[in-house]
Amino acid sequence: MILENIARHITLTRAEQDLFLAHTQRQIYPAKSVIQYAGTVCKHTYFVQSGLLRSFYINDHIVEHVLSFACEGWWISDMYSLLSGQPGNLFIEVLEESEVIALAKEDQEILYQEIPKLERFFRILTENSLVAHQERLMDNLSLTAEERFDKFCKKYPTLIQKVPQKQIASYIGVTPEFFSKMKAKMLRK
Amino acid sequence: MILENIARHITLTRAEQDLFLAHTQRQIYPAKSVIQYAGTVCKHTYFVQSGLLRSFYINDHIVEHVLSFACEGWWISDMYSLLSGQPGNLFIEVLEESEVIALAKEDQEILYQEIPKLERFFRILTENSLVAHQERLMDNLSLTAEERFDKFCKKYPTLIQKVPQKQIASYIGVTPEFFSKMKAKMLRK
DNA sequence: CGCGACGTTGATTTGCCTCAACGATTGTGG
DNA sequence: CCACAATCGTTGAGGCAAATCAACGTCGCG
Repeated sequence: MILENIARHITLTRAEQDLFLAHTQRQIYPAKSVIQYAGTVCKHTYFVQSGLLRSFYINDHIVEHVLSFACEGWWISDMYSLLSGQPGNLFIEVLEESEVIALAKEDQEILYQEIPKLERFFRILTENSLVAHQERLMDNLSLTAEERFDKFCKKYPTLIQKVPQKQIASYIGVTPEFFSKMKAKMLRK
Repeated sequence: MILENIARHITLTRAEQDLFLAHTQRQIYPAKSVIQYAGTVCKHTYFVQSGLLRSFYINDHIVEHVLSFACEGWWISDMYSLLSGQPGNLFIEVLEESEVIALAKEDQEILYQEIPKLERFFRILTENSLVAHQERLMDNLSLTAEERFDKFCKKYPTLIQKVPQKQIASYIGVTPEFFSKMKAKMLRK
């Protein structure tokens, strides 16, 4: 499955596929596990084979803010910490029992050496993620909460049943209370 | 200068450097030129040798929102449009007379073939940009306008004199009027 | 069962926006 | 070189979206 994900952008030989898998660890986590804590250095990138995770951070006022959800086929990490080697600000939490492929930073570097094509793969992945973040940034600057919620529904239709409403509120950038009222108001139409 | 920028992350041979430069165009634009229009397909990535540019988009209510500034040594583009080949939403405007190195998408693809190390370079570049965008996103969700302005001042001290105040207001996500009042209030302390 | 997390609803407050009017500055054409 | 327009920044009055605080019902789970 992770190999399919890679095959969308680059072509690996059978040997390269095996090498890649040899440098990753398959792990199963139950719901509510936290696999990355703020204040610690992040050492892995995670690919979600099945299940659902989220990354979030907690600000000075002890309010959680959801940075991202990761469903099947998505990658998730604390990229700042992973790249800089500094303690990060993000928590990564498992929302449903999940099977993930963990790729350690050192293994990633080794793989870049052994299979230079992977540079291309992760470049493309990162580019797409950057575009998505740019769009979300602009949306936060120029759309109302209702419009952002509409977009969220279209983009992540499956998530709406799965994740607690307060986390969706946090993702789109409003309080749970306001979100509840907004939703009620939208239903009335 | 652009070669120095590349040398920060990867090492090119003399021949590779020449090849790279051969696939780029050096251009000088006067202030107020617009080198990329929303609604058109973006074909280039630009590296700023000297001067200052910005990218912004205009929403349904005909309000400008600044996505990014690009000073000396920075790259700028409409990445969504460049990657997708679809008409973009961004304008890229030259704020001061600038010397830029334009890298066409086709040339970039050729260079990836000829100098695979460049995949690594642009991967790293994109990763750093992604981390910065993630931080800005979180800041917009959890900081007040004053705090965002403080961060902006620390991050871009040189810009404050150079760019019109309304563009800084737009970057941090408030109206020019509110920004003006906020600034006055902050000075009073 | 009973606790704790979640969602809802209401009253009140506030950060920021909108609209409007007004100087200051820039720049541009006659 | 001046006159006038255009753009920019400032300030004030009023309004609205969203936050805060608090109370309460509900549900899932240990």
